[in-house]
Amino acid sequence: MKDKNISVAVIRRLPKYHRYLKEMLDNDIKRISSKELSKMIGFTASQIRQDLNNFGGFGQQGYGYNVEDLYSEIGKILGLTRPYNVVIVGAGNLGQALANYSSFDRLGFKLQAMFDVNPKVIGLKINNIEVLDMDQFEQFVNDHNVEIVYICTSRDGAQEVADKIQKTKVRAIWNFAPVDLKIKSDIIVENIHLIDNLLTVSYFLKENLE
Amino acid sequence: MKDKNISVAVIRRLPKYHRYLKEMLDNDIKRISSKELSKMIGFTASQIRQDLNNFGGFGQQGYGYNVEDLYSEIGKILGLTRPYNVVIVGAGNLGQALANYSSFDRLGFKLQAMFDVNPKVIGLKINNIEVLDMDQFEQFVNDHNVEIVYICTSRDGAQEVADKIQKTKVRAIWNFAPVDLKIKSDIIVENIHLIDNLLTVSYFLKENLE
DNA sequence: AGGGCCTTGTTATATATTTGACAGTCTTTC
DNA sequence: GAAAGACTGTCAAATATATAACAAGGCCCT
Repeated sequence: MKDKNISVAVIRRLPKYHRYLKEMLDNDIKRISSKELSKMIGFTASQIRQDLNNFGGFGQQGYGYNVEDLYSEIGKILGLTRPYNVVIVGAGNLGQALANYSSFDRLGFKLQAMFDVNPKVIGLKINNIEVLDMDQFEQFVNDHNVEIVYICTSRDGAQEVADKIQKTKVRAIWNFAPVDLKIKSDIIVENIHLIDNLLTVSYFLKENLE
Repeated sequence: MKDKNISVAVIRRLPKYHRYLKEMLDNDIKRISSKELSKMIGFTASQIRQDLNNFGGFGQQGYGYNVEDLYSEIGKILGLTRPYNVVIVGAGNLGQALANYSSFDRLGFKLQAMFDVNPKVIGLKINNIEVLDMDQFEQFVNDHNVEIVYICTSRDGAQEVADKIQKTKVRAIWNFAPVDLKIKSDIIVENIHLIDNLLTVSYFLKENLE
């Protein structure tokens, strides 16, 4: 808890900085000013400086920011200094899609297993990761120090999974089911509510046509 | 453009209201007060009343809101009064997952086709929807009045798709590729940046452990 | 090595968003 | 049908977030 009061709005911009800095790094760009970055990323230069300054003075007057250093610093802030063991619950299309994303692995999110209740998929190997029976879930995640669970089940199965998770040492849930999980403990929950997002598209579409 | 200045923050809460109201409707709950809704949905009662009041006085003093009416009104606001034709570009796991979500269809997002460049998947049928060659894309979306495209390609393919889209009558993009598309026209772009979201999880995880 | 130019860090200002308060009105009950 | 209670709609206040402004310090060129 070293950081004082960083607002969530700032936090949600950090991954975007991280992404753009990675791209610059790949393109051999060594330095960047808040003004230049502003043009690329679409935030104001002022906001960029203020965002970054929440975490320390990473820049240098008259020069700007060193891309490599800044990338590394933001990585540290985002917790990318060590790997995290993860599992996926729900081995349907979405679960399989996530299992195949190599970028998650590259960032340190290490998939240890997948789980399902459907006998038809239990035993399958997706991208070299085995689909296990949900019965083994609690034992497995505790034994393998799993810290994050991606919930890719149907709406109805999700709360049940959340209940199981609360009996384990798991610390965070990445939830793709269209439901707000009821969690008592201080487990971190991050939702991807696809439908909610799609409905904002139709809202803007409607507005645009009027 | 009848609505004055509704903030995006409000818009992004509407789908959540919609979701909760649907649930109440399914459970035969006829009326709801902002106070009760507040308890369920987690916004303050004051915020709920103010949000809803942006669009008109849907409630009644001393009574609250009629669930069915409010559900319907929010549906209208969100543009759910008519179907939208959509296509998916990228028939990998993620594209297939989206093709299989019946809830999108139920809300009126009608999948007309999928597209890919990979000969191995072209010709397949996913949930009764054919995967077409990307060569046919522009012709198809114009002929079938497609308004929304879900981009489920890799990072590198996405901009190319966006460029093609800009030559058509398509009005909105739902982008799952980890890149910010460069769009000149006034096409609506809504991003699902999974990696960005996952990185906030690791941030909060790190914070929680310190 | 010195001066002009850049660019940051930071403070001040403006804007946006959320919360609180309450008058007015409809419901419900007796 | 009258009085008590329950809510909304709305205005005001508080908080949060974003933008602008600028002094101070390092860079870069001559």
